[in-house]
Amino acid sequence: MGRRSDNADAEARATLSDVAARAGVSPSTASIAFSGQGPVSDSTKARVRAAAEELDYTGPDPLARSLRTGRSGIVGALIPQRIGTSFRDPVIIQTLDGLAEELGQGGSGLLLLSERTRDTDRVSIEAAPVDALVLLGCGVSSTTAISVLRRRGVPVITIEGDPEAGVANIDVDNRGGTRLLAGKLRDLGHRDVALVTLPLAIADDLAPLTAAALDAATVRPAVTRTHGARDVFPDAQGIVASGSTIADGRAAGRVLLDVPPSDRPTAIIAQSDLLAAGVVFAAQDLGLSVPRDLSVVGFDGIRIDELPMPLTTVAQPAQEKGTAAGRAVVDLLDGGRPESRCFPVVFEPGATIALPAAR
Amino acid sequence: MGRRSDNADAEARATLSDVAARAGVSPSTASIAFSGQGPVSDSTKARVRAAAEELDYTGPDPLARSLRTGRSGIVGALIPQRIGTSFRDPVIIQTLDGLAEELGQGGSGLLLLSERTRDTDRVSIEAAPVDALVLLGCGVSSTTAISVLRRRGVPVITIEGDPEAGVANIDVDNRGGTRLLAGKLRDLGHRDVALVTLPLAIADDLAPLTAAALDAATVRPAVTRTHGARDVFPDAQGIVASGSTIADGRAAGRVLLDVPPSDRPTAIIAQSDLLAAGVVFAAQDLGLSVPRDLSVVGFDGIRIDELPMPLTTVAQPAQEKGTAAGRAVVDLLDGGRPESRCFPVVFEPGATIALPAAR
DNA sequence: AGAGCGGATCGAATCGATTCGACTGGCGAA
DNA sequence: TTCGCCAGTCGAATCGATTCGATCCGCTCT
Repeated sequence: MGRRSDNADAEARATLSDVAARAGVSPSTASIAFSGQGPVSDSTKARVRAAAEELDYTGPDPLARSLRTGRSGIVGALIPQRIGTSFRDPVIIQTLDGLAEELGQGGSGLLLLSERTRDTDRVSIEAAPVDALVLLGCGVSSTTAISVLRRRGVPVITIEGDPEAGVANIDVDNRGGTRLLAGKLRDLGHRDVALVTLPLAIADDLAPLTAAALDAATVRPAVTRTHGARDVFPDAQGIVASGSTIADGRAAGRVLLDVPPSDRPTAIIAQSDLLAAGVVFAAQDLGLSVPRDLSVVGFDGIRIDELPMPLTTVAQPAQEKGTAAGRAVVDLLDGGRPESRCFPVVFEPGATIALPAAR
Repeated sequence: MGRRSDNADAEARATLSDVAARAGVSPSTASIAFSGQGPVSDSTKARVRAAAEELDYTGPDPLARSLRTGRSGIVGALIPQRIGTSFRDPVIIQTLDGLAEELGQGGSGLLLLSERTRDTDRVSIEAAPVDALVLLGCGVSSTTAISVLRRRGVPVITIEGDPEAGVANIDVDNRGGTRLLAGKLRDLGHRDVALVTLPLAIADDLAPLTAAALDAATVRPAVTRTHGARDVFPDAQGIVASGSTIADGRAAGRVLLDVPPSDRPTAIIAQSDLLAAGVVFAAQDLGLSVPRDLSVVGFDGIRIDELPMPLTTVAQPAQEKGTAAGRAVVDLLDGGRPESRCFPVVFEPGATIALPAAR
């Protein structure tokens, strides 16, 4: 109330009933004329359209329609960190791109939800009128807000989440991919291999990789990729990066490399290409040549233009993950029971690995 | 219909009325007990809560609430390109970050809308239950979908959009900033200056900068920054980049620099830091040293780690732009009339400009 | 003691559409 | 000729809350 007197631009917005009255038909007929969900004669349709035109009626109110149909046409995407942080990761972006594209085809929009706004977060997540929820890299149990939505019957899909009964999960072969890369290093003769892992929890600091931290980890891919590396190098130690950016990798790389040469690993397995690029820069900072003095592998398969040589890595189909998640959502909303999927990764030879330098 | 029989997990979701009945109060009282919008005795509140607990009622249905209150708690953000493309630009990301953060404070979520999905786009934009719309770098008149929303009374805010009556615009001093940088170059003695501009239209190709293209431009900042440069170098020619990435800048830089030395500009004004970084790389590719052989300036003030030296540029408060837009939206929804704002830019000396090399 | 006030509660209208079942003609098949 | 069917239309119920005005009751103030 009161808003109406504020601006005199429109007495009151016309409703479908108004249009129907003006066209001399019942609201039900007018509705059908607009939506096409039923038979209407051409003449009636024309009259309704004309009436709508005259009353400046711009189509059914999305809110009212949603209430009746029980669908809002909105899918929530829950990202683990603040937008500014999460969006620095090309993999997340590509995934979201694929997701949005696929949902757009199905007529749904993407509502961005972040676990970490300041504190009002859960209010908005719970109150969000979403038809479904896609979790990017967060476990289903992350937040109470998620359980509220689930109890309310909102279907949930996870991308690289914890496998959980009744929740379809879109995954990539994190373990196998890392194992493959580690195998290449072993085959070349590397024995002294260190890891630079993704953050293990939402807000992690640069720290040594400990068993305790690994146990307490909530970020799935970080754990699985570590397992993959240890399938080949069971004793590999490492550093947990504070994020997945080049700068984070550079910092972690410096910690691993700025040591007496005898303590220095001959190869580093970084859990993302950005981290790997950072490690390469860190090596350069210390006067080391890659791959002569240090082999480096990454994960993801994003192109990093500013690197002097292509990275040895495995490529994951990030956008396809999003597309698959989108299809799963659409399927779910159609009453289907989409299945979990695991995408394979593809080895990219690059030029950042070589025989270990003779000691 | 039919969905109910599909899965037997819940007979039918409990409604507020069910809860009220169980608690022995009227629905109106139960509503107040949940929302706090009115006086309720503590004992009643407790009974309602208990009843809700027993019935596994998870709070009022967002859709129904929205219909009644006329607010969905969702703000749409229209980005000019596909997510994957737009999100490669750190400025857009930071802006969205600020926007989302600010809206989150006000309890609203951010619905991502892209002008360029394949073709179903306008359907979803028009049918989106948004309380307001924020246009990032698109003019108000871009799409008919926008006009539909406006006629429906959805308030609109633009960020670096075309100034238009009744639409608050959040802008930065694109012209002044570029003029300032151009002035520095002139003061150093540069006379032979070329431009690398942002794309002038949604999907632009690498091309020479012509007057015709400039007239037909739809992307505001590209035009204004060009004007700023020409305030100082009226005859400056240039290249229109095909995007705002390092790779785009590199390609444009190569075109400008891979010419006989006498034709080569002594300085390049790039319209974004990413483009500028690309130009620096292009110079390196050609064996030119920056800033000895070529001065380069950018725009934006994002940090580019992989560059060997800091960029001479002007910093714009990208996140603050988003915050300001968010506040404007909140203000608008509160019945206010937010005003347009123009943020100043801050000169960052960097190390990519120097005296022109003697010829 | 009566008037007045304010806290607590309730009933009913409302938000703006969709949809189901019922009704009406007109037309083809038996 | 009669029955059945279908296209076209309408009325009324419904989605699930919020909110306004009215009612009731127990206080305080004079």
